[in-house]
Amino acid sequence: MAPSPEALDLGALVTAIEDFNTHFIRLPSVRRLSFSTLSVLHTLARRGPMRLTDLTATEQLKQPALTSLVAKLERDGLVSRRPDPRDGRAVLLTLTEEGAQIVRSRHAERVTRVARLVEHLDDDERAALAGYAAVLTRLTEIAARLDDQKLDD
Amino acid sequence: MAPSPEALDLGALVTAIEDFNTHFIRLPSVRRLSFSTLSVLHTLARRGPMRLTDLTATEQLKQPALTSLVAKLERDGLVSRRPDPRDGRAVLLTLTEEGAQIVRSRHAERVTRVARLVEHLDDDERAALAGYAAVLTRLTEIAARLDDQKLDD
DNA sequence: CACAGTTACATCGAATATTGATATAAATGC
DNA sequence: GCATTTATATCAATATTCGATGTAACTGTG
Repeated sequence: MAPSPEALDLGALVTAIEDFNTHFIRLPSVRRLSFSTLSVLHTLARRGPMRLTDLTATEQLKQPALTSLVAKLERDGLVSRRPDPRDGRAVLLTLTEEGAQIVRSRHAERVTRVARLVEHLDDDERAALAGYAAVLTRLTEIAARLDDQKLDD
Repeated sequence: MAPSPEALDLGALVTAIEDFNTHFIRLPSVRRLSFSTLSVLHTLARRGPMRLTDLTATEQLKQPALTSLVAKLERDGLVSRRPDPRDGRAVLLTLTEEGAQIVRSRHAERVTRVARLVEHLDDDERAALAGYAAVLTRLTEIAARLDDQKLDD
């Protein structure tokens, strides 16, 4: 059964994203930080202060692994922990300036990389690219909304 | 839609890709396979049979880690090893059908996910997305070309 | 307020992954 | 041939992750 006539080939799109990510993700891992560690820093940078348990939902780690990972991040001065004023059991995790700086520098590194690639595009391709950030952002919003709905089980 | 130079905000684009990937990458890890393991399977699926040393260039693992990872993959029946007929020291790694199946099923899972998101887009947004795959593929080609040039150091 | 149940996080021990240093075996160059 | 380089393997040390379990704080019911 052929899908609708508008030529949106999802298989090709997903393949393109997968292959692009191979080049997009693999930065020279600056400070010997693991993938899990960087993911935690990224999440805290995007969502602001969070509790440990909230992180277990977004990161693919169990709570004991997160406890020790966060302990290490605190020792290294990338994250600070303080008691949640609303709940004596909980801990609020916040990026330190140094932790935020790592996330920013990785972002900057990616911008530099992508800039080097975009130089080689022609004007049409570059113009096309200009519109995609908005659509991707929309997709991310939709994904977040669907994820939230799932939590209501 | 005037093609002005300011139209392409790389910072916003990179942020959008970073955030989208948060939802795109994190699949329910099917078979208790690590990120490194999945990356090796993906690389072998894309590039065909490779030597261990060639993999150390694309994966972010040292050679001893790859040796043991590949040994495990062979035990699990996802990769087969045979001597390189052109070089008695080397080993050629090939995906087995079962290994290829894992890569395909993860791809299919992503397609399903993205399809659920795309349902919520309007026609304009969907049309914009349709061109995205081609430009991303171009960027990936350019990145691969630049990487190859760097190897000539 | 007492108390049972739940939630948030910490701790411990076992299993697994990763790394650096180094060994072995095959290929290459002179 | 012999020295050098290359491809992979092995080993010991460290790091990561998990399951099980402990402790303290919160919640709801009566």
